Amino acid sequence: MDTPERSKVVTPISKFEDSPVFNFINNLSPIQPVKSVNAAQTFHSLSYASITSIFTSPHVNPQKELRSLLRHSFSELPKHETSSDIDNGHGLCVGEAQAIRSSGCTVKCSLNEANLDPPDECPDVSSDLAKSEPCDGGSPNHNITPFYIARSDLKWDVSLDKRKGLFLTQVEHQDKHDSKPNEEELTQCGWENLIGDDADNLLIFDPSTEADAFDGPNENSQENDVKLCNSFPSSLQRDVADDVAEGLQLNVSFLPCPEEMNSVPDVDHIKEQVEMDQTPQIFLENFQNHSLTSDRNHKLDYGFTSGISIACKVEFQQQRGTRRRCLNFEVPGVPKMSLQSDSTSHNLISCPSDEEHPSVDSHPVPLRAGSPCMLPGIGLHLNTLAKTSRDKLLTRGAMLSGRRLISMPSSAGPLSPFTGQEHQDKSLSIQRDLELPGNEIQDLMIVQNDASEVPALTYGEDLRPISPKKKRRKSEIGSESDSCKRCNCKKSQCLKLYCECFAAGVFCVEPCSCQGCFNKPIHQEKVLTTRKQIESRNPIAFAPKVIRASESSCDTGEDTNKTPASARHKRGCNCKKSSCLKKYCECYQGGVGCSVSCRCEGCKNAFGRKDGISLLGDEEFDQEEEKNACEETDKPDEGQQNANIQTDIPQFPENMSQSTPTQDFRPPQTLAPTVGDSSQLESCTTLRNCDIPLPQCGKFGSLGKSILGDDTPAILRGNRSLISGVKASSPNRKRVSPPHIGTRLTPNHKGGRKLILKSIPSFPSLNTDVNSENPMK
DNA sequence: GAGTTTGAAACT
DNA sequence: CAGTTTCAAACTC
Repeated sequence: MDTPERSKVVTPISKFEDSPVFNFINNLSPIQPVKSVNAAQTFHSLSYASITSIFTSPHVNPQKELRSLLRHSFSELPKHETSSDIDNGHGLCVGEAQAIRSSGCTVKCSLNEANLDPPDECPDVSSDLAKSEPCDGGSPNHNITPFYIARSDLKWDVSLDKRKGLFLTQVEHQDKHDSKPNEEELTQCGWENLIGDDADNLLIFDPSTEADAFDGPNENSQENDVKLCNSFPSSLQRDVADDVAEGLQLNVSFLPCPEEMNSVPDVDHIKEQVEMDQTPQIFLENFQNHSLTSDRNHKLDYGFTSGISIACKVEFQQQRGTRRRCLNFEVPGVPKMSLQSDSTSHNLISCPSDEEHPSVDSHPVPLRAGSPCMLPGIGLHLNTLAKTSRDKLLTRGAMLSGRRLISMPSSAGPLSPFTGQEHQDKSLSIQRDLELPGNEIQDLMIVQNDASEVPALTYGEDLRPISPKKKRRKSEIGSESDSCKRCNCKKSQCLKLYCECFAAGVFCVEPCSCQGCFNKPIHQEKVLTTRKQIESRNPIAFAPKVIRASESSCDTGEDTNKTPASARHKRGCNCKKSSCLKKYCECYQGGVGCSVSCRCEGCKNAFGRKDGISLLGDEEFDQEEEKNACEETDKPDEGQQNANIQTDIPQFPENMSQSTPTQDFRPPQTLAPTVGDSSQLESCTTLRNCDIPLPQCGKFGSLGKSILGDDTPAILRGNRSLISGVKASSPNRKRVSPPHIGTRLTPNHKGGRKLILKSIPSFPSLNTDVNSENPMK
């Protein structure tokens, strides 16, 4: 971990030690105050700073990035050092210490060992944790990987537990000072206070995270989304603990539930949790924003509540990454593993006995079609999903699978139990398992952006040395079938828009045959810096190259707005010899027709020519589009294909599910008002259920607004400001801005036609502070 | 697989 | 801002 990050972590601790909260906690038991330990720092750096960076990662897949960071960062931590630090008991709790000591033991192992040998500093936490549901997935191999899983999950547990603990502390504190109010009532109220204020914020982080993470294979993901989205804030203890935690993952058993809440608070445990969890830094940062003035005792409770609330919010942000990471990792190893039938055995960590190297890939989290573990794809390579023909659709489906396939080795990582052919076979098997019918592809597309850029997974991984040519050949071969093509840069260091990966906002990954590549997570800073420079020149440089319009048109319920003509290249092509009939043409490659923005010569673009067709917004164009749309409804097959290909559905969930890194990274304050609206979420998920294109639902007028509103980067809003901004800032003004786009995009126009970028750049906007201190401007 | 073509991106 | 160069993907053989 970088020193800056570590120092960043340490500083708040010292502040925390000076805080009344800390003193209060410290006075509750003789336990040593929170100390920074290498391991603790490291982990916290991972759990906070790294996660933060993960959310700023170009990839929408913070999960795997996080895992990689966890894995590698811990790997970077010398074991002996870790052990000694822990053994010295510098504030690390037993579970953590034992977990580290055991180098990858499962939670059960860790907890049991901790229980057997609890350090003096943490007399209670071990036993307390050991009370948790049995984790019989212990790894006899004590592989390190499970520990990381365990640790990350443990953090989740601990975080919640700590939240509970802090609350209980509050309760006890009140008990001490007040005339012992009804404990149960107080507890309930406390929970309300704890959750209520930030319910929306909590809500924000859950839908795509917890819902996805906990989705069972046979469960309808949308249902889960709705369920969790709507219920989580108000019934965290019930729905999450019961519905979600029920056997899916052991760690969920740590979730606070009313019953537990009503139990006698274990102050030591509370404190231990506070110590154990590195969150106090975060907590304090927020906590310090609350005025803890003279009347400490009085303000303390409030401060606690507020602080906890905010801290929890932050933690949820972290946990979100963690949980989602877990979700993604199931894919490679255990596709469609039946949790229902084997839920009890699915513990926090799965250490299959038949595998020498248990890895996260064997983590038994359910896989479901359309889960965010699917691929990002969108925005990649000229939005190549914008296809119209049936074979294109099939290609798209294959592409999704293919990219998944790409992701698998990556997700497996160096500790993958599968290597070489075995892994490939498994991947292929998984791919086959993931073959989806059309509807599921649609659903899959919805979440693909949420699914994180697969290449992100390659952080720190040793890309197998495959000769560039071989790789390229491989990618060339695969490009037609699964679109797993990657870049082949030689001179650009993959830090220029020449590089498809970089341009697409993803890190280069194994299939790439690039040379001297800097487009890797380990060079993230450089990548972001470069990206920033490029964006400074052209703010939409990383925007999807294909911009499409969405509108509601026919009443058939079919998405009729899938015509290629409804989408346009953001700048237009400049072809001279290819006649826009080859993939040299970005319009053609993007599956969209040429527009007046194009300066092509002899255009014969099969998807539409600029001759007589102006860019979207033009009256005639709209009419023609509607006509085409209606005609398409008469051709169900093609219409459906188009729906699958160019539907707006992916656009909405992409935005709604906060799945883009940018949104992930958005401050909760910003995020809350829009995404936190359960009704919107419900609408979203409902539509996902019914496979009805979002734009056709009237109620999505407002949804669309919200989607394209506060939470949507200006670049995605497709409104006048975007266009004007593009015009003003483009280094190549004559090419960037479609002249008509912004002029007619009124909210009332034909049910809210909107410009929607075909995809969302995977890289976070570089307006976003990499260090997450000022996420969005 | 090597070489060519092409057009976007970058540079001047 | 236009012209030129660089670059890597697409394409051809």
